[in-house]
Amino acid sequence: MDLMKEFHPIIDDAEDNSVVRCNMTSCEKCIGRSVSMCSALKDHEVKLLSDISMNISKRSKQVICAEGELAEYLYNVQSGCVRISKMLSDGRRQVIDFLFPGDYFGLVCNNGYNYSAETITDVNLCRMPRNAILEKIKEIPAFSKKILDITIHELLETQEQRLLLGRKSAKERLCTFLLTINARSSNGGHMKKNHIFLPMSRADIADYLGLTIETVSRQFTILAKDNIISLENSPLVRIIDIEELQLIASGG
Amino acid sequence: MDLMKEFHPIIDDAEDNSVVRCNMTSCEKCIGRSVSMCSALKDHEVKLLSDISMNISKRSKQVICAEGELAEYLYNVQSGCVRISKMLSDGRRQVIDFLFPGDYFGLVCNNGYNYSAETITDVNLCRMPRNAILEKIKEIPAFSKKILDITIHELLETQEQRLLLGRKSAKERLCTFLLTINARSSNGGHMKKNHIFLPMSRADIADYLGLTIETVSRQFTILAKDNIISLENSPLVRIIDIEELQLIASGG
DNA sequence: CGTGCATTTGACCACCTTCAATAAAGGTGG
DNA sequence: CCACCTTTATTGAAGGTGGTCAAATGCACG
Repeated sequence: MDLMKEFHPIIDDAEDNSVVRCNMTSCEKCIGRSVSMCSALKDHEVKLLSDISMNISKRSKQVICAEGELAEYLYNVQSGCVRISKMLSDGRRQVIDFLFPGDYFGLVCNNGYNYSAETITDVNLCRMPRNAILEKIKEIPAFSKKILDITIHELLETQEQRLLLGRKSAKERLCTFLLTINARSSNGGHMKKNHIFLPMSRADIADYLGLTIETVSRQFTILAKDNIISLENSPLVRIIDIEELQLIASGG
Repeated sequence: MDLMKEFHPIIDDAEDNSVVRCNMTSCEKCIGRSVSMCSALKDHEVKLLSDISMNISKRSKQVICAEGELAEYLYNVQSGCVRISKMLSDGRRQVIDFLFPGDYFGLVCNNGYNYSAETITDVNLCRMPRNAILEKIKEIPAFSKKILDITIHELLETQEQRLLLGRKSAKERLCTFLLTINARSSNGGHMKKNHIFLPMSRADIADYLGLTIETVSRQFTILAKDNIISLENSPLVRIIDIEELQLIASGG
């Protein structure tokens, strides 16, 4: 797990979890993000929001919030990787998404959270009270529009995923997954080109793609044997033939 | 197809499609709906909206809007059943949803419509210009909140569907489908209890559930043989044992 | 009554799952 | 630092679910 630390060296070793009040400095870093909802706010409004927001640090494999729990907070991932999942009553799990820096969660829920969120790596989060956000929606139309845009974007992605689960083969699913992660997790820019950092387990990927661990593993092996990817340095995957990957992903 | 007419006797036989300006009377009927976005509007605002909205009637099996097409309008289904679907590049189709009275479509899209909408039965629609709606979002916060609620609801349903496609067996999928339609399509109240009206084809259901026509048909037969449902009068399905149906749907 | 389309049913096969064994990686304590 | 144990990943063999292909049946409509 050396690579884990290498790519997520954010958290002070002194303590497992920390909660500190946000300051404008941390928010200003955050504002830079293109899809950030804060971009719809004036400086003094950001100040108001930052005053009631917290910077949260969590170690890997910890629960951030649980399905059904009263939804008090909205979160923004600042560093690391978070897993969002739902459970069927019989214990089967569906991983809804893997979140990377810039992604939100906790916005879309009916009273309680409708999914659980757990850290996969060490993670830094911005935690905002949902009440305050919902107030802002009523007050600031531009902010409201931004929230709607984020939700719409999430909806479009979920629809794509539905198509994947409904119609694609195991191989197509894995290729699509690799391309998606490649596009989304640039990991703050310090990833070598064509290298994908996969901090999640095979079980996580399987539950995301609607497959079993074994099938995922086999498909990885096949892709490596066909010289489309390389699995040499473990949590990293190197894409050798991205055109082929795209071809398979789109059903060719 | 007599039953089709019986349950959707709305359209004047004189013409295939009609387009007439909305009036307050038709809007007032519409306002009654609990999730209607118009409920967030004042009377005079509804008047403004109704002035630029149209009541559209379409016969069955007609295209309302096509994937990719410039998204000019937002629609509300007033009667009948509409199918929303997407295409994969290789021709595979994913049915996103079946819409019933009170449901919206055309709201969530990035520039062009991101799905096609076709009529399954004869249909009455309320057609509103998207521009005007997006203006209202900026002007009226309560309206904006309503639109967000509708989008969030759509997202939650899509996530449920993902779980279904990713983790459920053919039998579980069909049972879930029957229960969902049973809950949603009360068909204006003139359906006998425990009777589901299924105007869509087996192909539609298959593409909705991520299965083949044959598998859907087989599962229908099995459920009928097990005395869980009855298929005696064709587009209608009678639920005999709803507890069993729920048990199977939830993975028992 | 015949035509065309949707649905049902059957036979066979492929893909993915399940079950099981092995290998590799990580964590802990001496 | 290494031995031991636990967890995760890989690989193999067998089995089942659902897909594919094909034929038959049913149903609406001319």
